[in-house]
Amino acid sequence: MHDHAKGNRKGRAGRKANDVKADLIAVVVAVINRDPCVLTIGLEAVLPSGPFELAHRSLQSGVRVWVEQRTGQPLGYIEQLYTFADRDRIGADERAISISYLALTREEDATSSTRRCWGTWYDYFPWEDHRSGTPAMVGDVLRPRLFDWAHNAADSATRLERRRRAGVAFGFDDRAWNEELALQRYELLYEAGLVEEATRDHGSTALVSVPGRPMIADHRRILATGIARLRSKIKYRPVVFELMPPVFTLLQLQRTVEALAGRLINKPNFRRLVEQQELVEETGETSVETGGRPAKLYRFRHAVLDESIAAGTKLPLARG
Amino acid sequence: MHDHAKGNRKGRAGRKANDVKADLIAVVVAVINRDPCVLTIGLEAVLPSGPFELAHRSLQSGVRVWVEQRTGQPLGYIEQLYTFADRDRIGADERAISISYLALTREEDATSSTRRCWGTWYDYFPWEDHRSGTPAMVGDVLRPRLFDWAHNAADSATRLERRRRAGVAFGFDDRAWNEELALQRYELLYEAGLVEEATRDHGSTALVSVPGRPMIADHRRILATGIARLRSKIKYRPVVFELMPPVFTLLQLQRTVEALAGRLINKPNFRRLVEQQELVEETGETSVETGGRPAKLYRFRHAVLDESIAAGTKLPLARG
DNA sequence: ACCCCTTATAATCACATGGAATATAATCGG
DNA sequence: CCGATTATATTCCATGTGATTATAAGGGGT
Repeated sequence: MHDHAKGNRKGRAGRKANDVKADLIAVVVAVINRDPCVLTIGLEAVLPSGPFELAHRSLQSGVRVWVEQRTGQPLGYIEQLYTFADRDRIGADERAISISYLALTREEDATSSTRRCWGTWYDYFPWEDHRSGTPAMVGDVLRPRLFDWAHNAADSATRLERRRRAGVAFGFDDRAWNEELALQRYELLYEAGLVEEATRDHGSTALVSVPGRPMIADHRRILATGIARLRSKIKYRPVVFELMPPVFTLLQLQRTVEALAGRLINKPNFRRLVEQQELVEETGETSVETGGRPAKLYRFRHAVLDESIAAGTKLPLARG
Repeated sequence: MHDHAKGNRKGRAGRKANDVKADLIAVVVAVINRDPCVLTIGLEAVLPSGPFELAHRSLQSGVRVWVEQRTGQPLGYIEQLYTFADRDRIGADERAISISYLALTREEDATSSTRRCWGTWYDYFPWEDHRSGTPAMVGDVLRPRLFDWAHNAADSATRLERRRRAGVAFGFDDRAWNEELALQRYELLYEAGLVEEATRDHGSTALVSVPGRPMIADHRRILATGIARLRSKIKYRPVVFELMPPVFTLLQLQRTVEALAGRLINKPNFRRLVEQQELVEETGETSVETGGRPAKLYRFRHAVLDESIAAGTKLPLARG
């Protein structure tokens, strides 16, 4: 019965011509000192990755193996991001597929390791951090460069469309900033030739790139995919707690969410939402390390993992 | 520079041992006569699929090629669902990866074809259609069978947990029905050994299966993934219009959404939401084929595809 | 001891959202 | 001309959520 399943109808036995190499690649996230950090290896900006092998029980376990082996970082929560055929190898006789994953951990969980390197993801995407208001570079650099790009379009139709896309993505023209559009923003900058990867891939238009550290190959795009997914997911699933220590104050929890979202949250509303959803329970202890009045310590109610599959764990992200 | 990218460190050149076969598999959806239908080939319940080949420009174009070649159905909207390593081939020296896609079309777009076969997806998931109230089988069959399964757990902890998971997924114990949990429901039934695929895969517990047509291999699980994704997506992206004819009445639009969601929507609220989001515009014409007062005809405002990336196109799904 | 600064916790207001019910309009068939 | 049927418009009300203000509890300096 299984023999028909997904079989290649024209001669499947022994046919290897179309077989591909499958790479696993991970966006490993932790929040360190109020900064959202991503795990890279070596000195260059390289995400941990490795080939999917026969020995791996599953794709997920393959990701765990590679990341732990190369960085000493054990992974907790893992979720698949996206699968794509590598652009830069198209045309060759060998073909590769990359299967990307998002992983959430805490820095302290790591064993001693050599090549591990945590860096805030706002080094790669400086325009994404709006916790202290809209970064100056958005108005000073991105806006004029993107409007130039729109203006230089061939016909007026694409001029208008580029202008609108830029406005939606970056909140120009009195539009609201939407933190979930991290991927669209990066892809727009790539399309406009304003990031190093674009000029590197095509070689053609050698414009001066916009601020923001590039990564190897298409890793920055994969990272943007992970950021966008995480920013979307924290609004309806209690995944933040994967990034928290076992015990924490509500403000620490809020700062973590703010680090990921890149924007500030209204404090009373945040508390109300967390409490009324019964996401946490008091430990009974308090923490004096906060500076002012001692803060109650909380722990995550793991029971909600069963319940909230249905519920929808929303988080109130401020508008202005 | 590209040479380092995602390279297998231990000898990548010419190493083919870990190469895999990559299959593309599609969940092609259309709504026909108020029924949500999925495209299958042949007489058996088989989703269209084919191997990813060197000739394909991208994964997406590979999906288009295979579906069109095997069913004559041109695809409009396409979106990646999930990638997984086939369970049933693990252990063999050959390994396969399946990359699944969700596609939305209209039946009329098809050219004449032989093996094409549209069937309502509620044939495969009869417990998912709540448009005429909760199906009798949920209370009469699923509930007792699932509670039996929970009761037969080894320890009391898993007994409780199984019971709660069943309650959340199917809305037992005064919980609300959540149409988006289609995948969880199928996986729960699989785990409980209540669908044919479970007994087929393991051979062990030969329980009498629950109503609902099985599919080949894990195709029913892929279909459930597609249904869940679509039911979730129609709430915040205007993808319904991919399934509509160029011109339609608001009630036709509502019936389409209801078919997908498997539940009824409050009519005035639906109209209000669609109109205030400016998703559609009047054509000026009316349709008399509706029986009563002539209905205004509308067409989709394609401009919102640029705008609503940010907006969030919600749809009001009734609670009771 | 007192004041002030800081942070935590609580209570309240105002508005938008969205579910539900009701009222009115237009066509068809007897 | 009447009633059945469907479309369209209006209103009501509970809830959710953003925002503001008030109160509590600690530390540190004078």
